Amino acid sequence: MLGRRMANTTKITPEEWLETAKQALIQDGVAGVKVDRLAKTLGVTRGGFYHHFKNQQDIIDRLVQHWVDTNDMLPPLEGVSTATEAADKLHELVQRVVLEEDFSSSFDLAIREWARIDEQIKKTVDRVDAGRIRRLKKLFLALGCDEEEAAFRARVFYFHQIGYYAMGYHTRQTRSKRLTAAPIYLHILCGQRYSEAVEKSNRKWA
Amino acid sequence: MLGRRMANTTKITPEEWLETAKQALIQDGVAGVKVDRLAKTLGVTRGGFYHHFKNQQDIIDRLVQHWVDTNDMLPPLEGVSTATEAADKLHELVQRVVLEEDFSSSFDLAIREWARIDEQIKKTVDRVDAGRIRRLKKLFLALGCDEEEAAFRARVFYFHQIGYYAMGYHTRQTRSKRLTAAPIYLHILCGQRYSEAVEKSNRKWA
DNA sequence: TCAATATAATACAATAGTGTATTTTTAACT
DNA sequence: AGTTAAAAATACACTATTGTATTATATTGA
Repeated sequence: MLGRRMANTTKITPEEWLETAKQALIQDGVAGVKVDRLAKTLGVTRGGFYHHFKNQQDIIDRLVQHWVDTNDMLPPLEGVSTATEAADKLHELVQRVVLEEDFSSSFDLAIREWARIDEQIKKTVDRVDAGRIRRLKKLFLALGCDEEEAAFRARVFYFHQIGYYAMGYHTRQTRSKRLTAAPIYLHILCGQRYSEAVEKSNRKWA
Repeated sequence: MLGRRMANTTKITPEEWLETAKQALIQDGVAGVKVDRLAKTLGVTRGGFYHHFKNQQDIIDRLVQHWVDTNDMLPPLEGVSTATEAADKLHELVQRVVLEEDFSSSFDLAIREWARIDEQIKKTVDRVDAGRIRRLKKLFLALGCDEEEAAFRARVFYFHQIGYYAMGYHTRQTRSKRLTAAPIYLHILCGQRYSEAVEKSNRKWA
């Protein structure tokens, strides 16, 4: 019984295999997602793996799908029409990306790296990115930007967030520091319309 | 003689090994930098490799150093003091990052991925990033920003550029399209001070 | 309790990759 | 041309990893 995994179940579910693969991907990159290493991590031999997954590619495919299904960087942005609502949504968004609730930037990053060398994964990531940028654009339209400005600001905002995570900057600062800095980033990235909406909102409550 | 590499020299220099490793890293990621694969690419056996490099780690270390020495994203930014000079430098910078002269974003990206899982490489990349951001900050100071704004804008500018490359956006658009879009990105990212400096500069020439 | 089923362990054959030691070839220099 | 030194080829022993097939062991449920 020595050297066995913590879990109380003696049989390993597909979800456990998948979660282990996810952690391996995050910690060791693509090279870490090896069937025998996952088994070692789980404290079993590879025997059971092939009951749940056809082969290595199978768990990889499911891991990418898992990312699509569970790791949305943005909160729901639907039903935003006024500039004030848009500004509020932006605050909510910043809360999410800073606190990383229901979202793992390291998972996002790891998948993104994989996408760079795997054409299939790249297509999936591109689709997800396009969707996120589309949703952000709507936010900037609600803020009062014209089509072109909204399109550009959505991209700049998103690229910046991706770069921020890619640099691992968020791991070097405390949450409170990041939350303090967030409004400054917002003013830089979201422009005049945003600053006006915030000021208006502040006057209302003052 | 069939199936041999193009090069006219029959012996392979350390530089050729290094260049092959670089291309392998860019195309296949970390997993591509394997001694036997490099040899296969060069059309030789691994025999000669160990004359030039102590082992696999050795070529990896030199590859990272090669990145530090040759792949600076930013042009020289020294000696900028006025807002107009700063604005000009920003244009030069954008030319460089868009046209990718003397700089390979895919190399940068590949090294950055490696840094995420290798603590040693991460330290090097962090040092380089800090230097680049410091130089950008000086540019924003010259533009007339105060300390805090300059620091934030430098980071936003840099994060955005990293994210832009990470998304592979530049591979989907023509150079001329990117050059047309560049001023818009600049106005968003560099703020009021930049727009003023550009306007002033335009009036001077009009 | 016993049978059925799911999962785990074990054993096997194969590939890819590492590093070292030895021999052969090639280029360069007198 | 003959010597020397560098690089390439070859051979070896070793580790990591994959996938399949077979056997063993738990869990579940009649």
